Amino acid sequence: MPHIFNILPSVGIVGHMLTRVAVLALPDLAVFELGVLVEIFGYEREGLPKYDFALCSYRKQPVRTHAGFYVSPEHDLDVIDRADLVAVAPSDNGQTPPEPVLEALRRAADRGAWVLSLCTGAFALGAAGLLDDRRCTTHWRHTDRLADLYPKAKVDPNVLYVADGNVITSAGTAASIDAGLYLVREVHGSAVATALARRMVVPPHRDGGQAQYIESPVAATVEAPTLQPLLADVLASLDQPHTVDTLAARAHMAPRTFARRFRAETGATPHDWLTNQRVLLARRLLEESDLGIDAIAARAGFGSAATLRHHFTQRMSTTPQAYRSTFKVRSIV
DNA sequence: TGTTAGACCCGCCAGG
DNA sequence: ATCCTGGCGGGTCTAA
Repeated sequence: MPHIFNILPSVGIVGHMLTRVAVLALPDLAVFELGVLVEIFGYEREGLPKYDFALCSYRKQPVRTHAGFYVSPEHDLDVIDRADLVAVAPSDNGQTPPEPVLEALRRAADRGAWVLSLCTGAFALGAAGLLDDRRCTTHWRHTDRLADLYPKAKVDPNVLYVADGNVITSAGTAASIDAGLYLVREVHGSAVATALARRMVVPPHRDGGQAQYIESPVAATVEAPTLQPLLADVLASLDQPHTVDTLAARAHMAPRTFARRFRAETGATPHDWLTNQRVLLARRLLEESDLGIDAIAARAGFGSAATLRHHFTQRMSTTPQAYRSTFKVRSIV
């Protein structure tokens, strides 16, 4: 499997294979989210990628779950240094993890490993400084506290999960599944993610890589107008040309204000976001359709196949054709 | 691969 | 005073 690259509105490119998974258990471990991680990464399933799954805790100490029973990890923090993915399961006791734990998380993020937090696991990332200047989220009951504790974190309470660079944070509980499947999809492509979702008996995927833009079930705060409806419209009409001026007009804002608000909300500039979404759509069409490159370029709103190739290779570090030959959906299930 | 018109982006700043 | 808005300049990027 070649390296494949995560593309993101806000940051750039993180390249990663994904085989070694370390799950960090902190006191008051949430069992459901741990179960989701085990379900996705902890089983060997015929025809699906095999992961090297390691549950770890500080000094291999047994960890009390919020349900009262204990789990006994077999690994110490050293597996974090060897992991391609470090997943932090929720911990509800509110304590800052010991410094060696924070250091291990920082080392993992610095060397480019995927770091995924579920629900209150985000607080450990915050304590480690990994959420500074990053878009992130946590369970809606805790977003205010997260933002207060870590003022540099750009907390978005209205998404199921956020990927910013190699750091992914999720709202937890059921959103853990969305975040996990998103990561699998980024790394292994939609065929694998779809097959895995079917095995788990959850909906195959939420439209492309864009589930992070689906609003969470939290009641929208009245005083916070949002660009979400406009973004949804744009996503549904990517084959059309869009400019900052036209989008700003539709949002009833001056272009300068629109651009600023756009960056605040999505972390990306309008044009960069648009190009990212066009590439995402092109990926889907490459994976799931038999359309030619010219047709895909037109559907995704690129002016020509050459333009598609330019942006695709820039963001994915591989050509559209090579991507298709690797990730084209075949009957795996 | 190189060129070029024009779109984009962002610091700056005045005004509400 | 503090925050948000939106026009301007010009360096940068895009698309043909």
